[in-house]
Amino acid sequence: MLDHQLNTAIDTLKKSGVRITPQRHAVLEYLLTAETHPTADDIYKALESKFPNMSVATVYNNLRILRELGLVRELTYGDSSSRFDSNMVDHYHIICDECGKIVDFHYPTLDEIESLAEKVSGFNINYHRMELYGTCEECSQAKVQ
Amino acid sequence: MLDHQLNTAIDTLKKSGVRITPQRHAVLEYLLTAETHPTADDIYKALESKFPNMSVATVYNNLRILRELGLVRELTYGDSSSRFDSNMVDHYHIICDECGKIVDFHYPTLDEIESLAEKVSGFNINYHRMELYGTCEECSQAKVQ
DNA sequence: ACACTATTAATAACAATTATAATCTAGGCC
DNA sequence: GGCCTAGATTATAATTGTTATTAATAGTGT
Repeated sequence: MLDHQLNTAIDTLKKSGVRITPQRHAVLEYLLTAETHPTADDIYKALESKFPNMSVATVYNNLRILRELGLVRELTYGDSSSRFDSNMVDHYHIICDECGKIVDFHYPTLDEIESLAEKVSGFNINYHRMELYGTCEECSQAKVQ
Repeated sequence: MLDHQLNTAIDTLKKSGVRITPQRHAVLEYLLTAETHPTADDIYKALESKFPNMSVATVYNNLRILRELGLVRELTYGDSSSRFDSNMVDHYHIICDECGKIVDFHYPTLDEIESLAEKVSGFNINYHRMELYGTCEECSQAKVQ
């Protein structure tokens, strides 16, 4: 499953004439394997041991390229730094206000809201995003103590 | 209407033991009057003529205090800088990808999504936000030319 | 092997925001 | 009304996430 995703992604890169460098491969693989939604710095730190000389700019460059090819999604929330998500199926996010954890939330896409918004605003709506905020189980338990 | 909002807000400040300084008053008034959703820098620039010596830190401090007291809302999107919204009634936002304009979008709150999210995630959901992205009428027309 | 181009690493630049420290002032109290 | 003090402001430095620059490096096609 992961191998399949990785191979598909690599095919996309090849077709676009983007070279598969070791660093790029590692960033891509890390994102596909990650259960979490890492920041650029998370990725940088995680690959540090494998690529001691890698620059943080390389991580950003590769994330930008992967984003431009539609292989990853950039999530921009309040907490300063962007997070990256290799799950390209439409879904929403649930975010813990305490620890910052982000969990995917699959729910039928709210297309009717988009059409209503078009009517009332005159905009041409392309997409929407939604985040639900609260406290995760772990943090709720920690607070009780 | 605006006066009423302003007075209510000032009461809240007084009750919380927060001093009503001229700068703070001006920031608050600007936000309540604003049709737009200004950034900290917008506010800073707008009040520059009235308070030539005002520091940008003052704007940030006051925005933080107003936010902590629940008088304004901070909107954090991808585009680097936060925007501030004095409309505290629940509503969503429609954002133009071309020019960055933000328009309020009133729609019945999606409470059922919150309860579903609680069930599937185990989170305790407090609130949610949604933004719809697209192209506004002005920018659509500009593109045709 | 050669030339060409993409990529990298290192570093500097940048912009938004926050921290620090010295000075000032709003608002309660006499 | 004038004094006092905690809170506010100013100016500046520091921090953080990200992007730009540039020279060195490494694939790719011929």
